[in-house]
Amino acid sequence: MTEKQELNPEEQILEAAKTVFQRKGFDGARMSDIAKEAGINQALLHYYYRSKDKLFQAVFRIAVLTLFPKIIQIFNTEKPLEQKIEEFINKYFDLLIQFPYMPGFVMHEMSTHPERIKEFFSSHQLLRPQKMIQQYREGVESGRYNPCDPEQFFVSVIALCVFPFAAKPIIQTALNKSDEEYKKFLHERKVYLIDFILNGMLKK
Amino acid sequence: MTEKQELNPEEQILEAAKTVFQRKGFDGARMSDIAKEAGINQALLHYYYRSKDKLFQAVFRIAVLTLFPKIIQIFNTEKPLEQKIEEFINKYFDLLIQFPYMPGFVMHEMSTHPERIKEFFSSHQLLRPQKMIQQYREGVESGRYNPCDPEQFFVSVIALCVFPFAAKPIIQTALNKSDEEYKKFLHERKVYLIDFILNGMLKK
DNA sequence: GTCTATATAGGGATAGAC
DNA sequence: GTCTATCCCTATATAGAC
Repeated sequence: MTEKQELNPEEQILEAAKTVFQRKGFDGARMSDIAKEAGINQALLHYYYRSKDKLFQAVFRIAVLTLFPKIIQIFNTEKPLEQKIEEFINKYFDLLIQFPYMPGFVMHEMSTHPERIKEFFSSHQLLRPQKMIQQYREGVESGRYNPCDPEQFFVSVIALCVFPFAAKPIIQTALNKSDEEYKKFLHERKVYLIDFILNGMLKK
Repeated sequence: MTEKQELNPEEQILEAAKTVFQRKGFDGARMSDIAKEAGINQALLHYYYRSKDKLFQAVFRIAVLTLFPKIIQIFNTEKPLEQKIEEFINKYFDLLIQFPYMPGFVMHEMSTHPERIKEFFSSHQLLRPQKMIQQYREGVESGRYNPCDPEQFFVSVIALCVFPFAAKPIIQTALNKSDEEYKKFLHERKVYLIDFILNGMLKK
């Protein structure tokens, strides 16, 4: 019931829907939960967004379009790759801390309802880290980086950032950490990752 | 409708339930889907496993208890850590190729229904890679490994293996690969990862 | 044990008053 | 535009015949 009375109902519903969908997934979310979260009644949801599916589309669209361009943007600048990686990890982590449910949410919806979602990714050129892949190739050719498939490297960087958010409950249980300790763990991970990744890519 | 007529109904139901739950998640799964997948009628599901929840518990229990001990087992042997990591990645990847839906499944259920599941992890000592963490510490003290938090390192190793399975649809779309190409990508990742991880941990 | 038929509840969606 | 009341379908679960 995070009521933000400055917002108009349409935005208020969208905010509530974002919260509920991201926590429970499409199948687990109830329209009644969203209405309650928004502090209005269920009929209004349908008044503004005809159906659950349409409402979900709106939420997912905004989530993806605000998140992914920011990610790729960092990778597609002209700076040297080492510097970009450091910058990327710092900024991406800050973004993930703001939207901790996003990774799990996107992964799950993409797996369970690919038909409903695939268009976003294929149409919007959201995940084409071409500049970065080219840069890596140049680094390999000049002998500074370990020779490897740049796509593998790209997947690794994303994996190392995203996984602690998507798998938070498991890791937290496994490592027996409180919420506070886990937060610290995430914060420390920024520095750790920069070191680990650069070590893995630079030639000895 | 993967009918395996050698199995008795109870096992057949469990197999079908495993398939459907892992693909759709608890909330997305329908008891009727499971019945159809098992090639029997819906009433029998309830005859053998009173409720959807109980059936899910049975599936999740088996999935977790067959998977996690195997993982940790590899890490808790007495071999040198470098060798173990190589062995771990090879074996873990083979396991993941067998059960590609497991990572996403476990992550999502853990996030959306923690109360139903948390006990498995806390009670069964499934994820305590203590031997491995201790070994890493020794390597740091002897000056062979880059000094870092072994827990961070552990999370990284799991992340690098698991992520390409959990996020398959996204990565596949992003890198524009066919199923066949993605399979190849995963296969090549084994060799790549061993190199990348050892590079990241060993001192220059 | 296995089936068909059915009870019961829950959730998405609509009607219609205000 | 916002509400209450309600429709209707779907999904879990049970009853009861065989």
